[in-house]
Amino acid sequence: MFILNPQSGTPIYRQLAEQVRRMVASGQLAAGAELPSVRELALQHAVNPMTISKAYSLLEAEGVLERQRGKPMTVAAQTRAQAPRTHRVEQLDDQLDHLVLSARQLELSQEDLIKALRKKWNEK
Amino acid sequence: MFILNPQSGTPIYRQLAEQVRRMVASGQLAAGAELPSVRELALQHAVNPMTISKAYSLLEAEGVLERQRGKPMTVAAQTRAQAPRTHRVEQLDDQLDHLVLSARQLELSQEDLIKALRKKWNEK
DNA sequence: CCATGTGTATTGTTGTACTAATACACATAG
DNA sequence: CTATGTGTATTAGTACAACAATACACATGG
Repeated sequence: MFILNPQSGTPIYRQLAEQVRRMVASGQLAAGAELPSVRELALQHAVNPMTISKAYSLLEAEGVLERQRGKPMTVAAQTRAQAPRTHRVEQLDDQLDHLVLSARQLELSQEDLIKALRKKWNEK
Repeated sequence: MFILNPQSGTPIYRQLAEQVRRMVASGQLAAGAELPSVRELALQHAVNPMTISKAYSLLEAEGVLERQRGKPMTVAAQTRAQAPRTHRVEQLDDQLDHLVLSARQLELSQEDLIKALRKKWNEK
């Protein structure tokens, strides 16, 4: 359900939080939906349960998830079915900033970059 | 000369190494060119000198830079003027992977993504 | 020679990410 | 009630990133 890479340098709990945030914004996780249990995810990804819990706590503080003692975490009730395109695109802002800076430092043209992006998109 | 962001989550020494690597690949730093001194960069970016030194050591291990005791670090002698486009594009591979995954999880179309990228490119 | 400029090694401290093992509070199906 | 399922708190330990302060080895211009 999620893709976690311990080697990527970015903390696991933040990778998970990011992905949940996006799936909620896209409506793939609708209001009231239950998330996989801490222990289940921890097993699947060979990770410590507390690491998953940390991600959930972060999202609860952000208002994305809701917690009820003894029950699974759920997507917050007042969540829209799907956030508007502009709001979703905003979540890519940092990545796009970094990508454009990198491409410029490599002296690639806008079209070089877009061509590479199209290729990557169609690969999978 | 370089852009370092201590808040970004990625280690400072790796941010610096990344950027030097790119500027060498693009030819902005040619073979034999001298890099700013450890202490100078450390002052400019309010960072510990050893953090800069760590980045330089990493690049020396990769063969990008050469070290001579008592003299500034220099770009390795056998460096091409500018690496071929394909080689430069490869350095964006991880970023593109992550970006495509993110956009998909947000249920954005390829064209939504490219439009956002074009906009970001032209902003600066 | 010496002052000043390189990069580097060393030791110690702080903060964060992650693991490990355990125990707790609560919900729910049997 | 009990077993099993939630998420969570606690304590301890490891690893890494970064800082701070100091000292060293070498190059070079005066």
